[in-house]
Amino acid sequence: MLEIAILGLLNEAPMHGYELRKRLSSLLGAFRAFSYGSLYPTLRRLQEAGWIDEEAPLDEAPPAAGFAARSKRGKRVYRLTADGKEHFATLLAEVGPEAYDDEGFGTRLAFFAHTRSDIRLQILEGRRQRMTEQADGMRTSIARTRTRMDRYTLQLQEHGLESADREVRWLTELIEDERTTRTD
Amino acid sequence: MLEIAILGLLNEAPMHGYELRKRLSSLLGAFRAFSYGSLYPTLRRLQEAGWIDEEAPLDEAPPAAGFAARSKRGKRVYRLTADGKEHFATLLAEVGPEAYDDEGFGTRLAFFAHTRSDIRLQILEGRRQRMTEQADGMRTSIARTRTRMDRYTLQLQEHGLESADREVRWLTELIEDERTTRTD
DNA sequence: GCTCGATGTATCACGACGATACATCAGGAT
DNA sequence: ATCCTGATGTATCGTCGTGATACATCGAGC
Repeated sequence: MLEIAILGLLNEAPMHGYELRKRLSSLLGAFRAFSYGSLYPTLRRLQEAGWIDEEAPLDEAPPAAGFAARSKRGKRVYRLTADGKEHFATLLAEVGPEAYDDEGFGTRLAFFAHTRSDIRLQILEGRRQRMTEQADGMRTSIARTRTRMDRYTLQLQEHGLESADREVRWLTELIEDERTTRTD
Repeated sequence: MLEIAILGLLNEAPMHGYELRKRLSSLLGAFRAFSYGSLYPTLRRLQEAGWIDEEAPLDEAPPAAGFAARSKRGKRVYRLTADGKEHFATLLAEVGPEAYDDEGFGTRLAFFAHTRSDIRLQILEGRRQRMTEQADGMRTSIARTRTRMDRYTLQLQEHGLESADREVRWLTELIEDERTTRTD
């Protein structure tokens, strides 16, 4: 969900679309990309919902009479409203499937520093549970159809399985870290 | 692309939507899911394009007078047309970015058994190239912003990087196998 | 002075998703 | 016998994200 990513970035500093896009790419890595085609419509949506608003760019080139409140280059700087901050906190506090499913987990994790430790733990455990089930499903599926598959299909599925297993191991480490540092 | 996946499955045997969906899930594993929301519209589209057509289910329960050519349960069995076979072959022969980008690579690989060896090699190398670039990009990005990141963001990015590196290694193995068995 | 690449906003057609609705059928439980 | 559940089966809807594309300005180097 782009929504949470945008709110999270604006939570740290006001920003305009282009900047958001760049930050997004580097923050989520190749994990998730997000193009302008979804960014601008989403900004519009968030603005209408009242989570963000447009900052009048008084700092550079005070607008001549008759001009809209934009900076020289038509740059539109957005910032989080009070409602937006609250909404962001609500989103980060969710622990259901929406927080550990593929779409939501990455962005949640990217803003874990703003999430409560017990919530973090629940999300990590939820995801590990999900990935474990997925891996087991793939394992039995492979075992069941192994002989009927050509070597490429098999390779594809085994690579998928190993990726899932790797993620489970990774999550386990994160969970252990979370548990041991929780007493700080 | 669902298109290539459907054509590939129908290339092996005529099938109806529900069956396609199941095969798809097990074939692509968690790599790619595909829901009914895209499956049925795509079947419609492929039928209109002439790549597939509907098989009259004469085998079970001969339709009473006045009934449409469907089996008892309204089951619609699709099969590949001659045009469809040709189109499928064309798709499998593609070696550009559409064949090794995230969306296309998985389905291409799933039907590699029907693809020519030299094409396979080009696709695998294209993907390795792509993944190598992506991994390098992430590596420099991490190195550049390492100090500014909190530990969760760092974990997320390093996990992404390791996944990319793992895929590169996997692809390298596949490529070597392809090269050594090519002389068969 | 010119061109080129980065910055910046924006829209469009398209593909896919998740939820949902509806119907039939086989099986076991009561 | 009947009920209920879960698998089979087709289908649509609103929502979201993508990739391509258009357009405009800015700064730096030639």
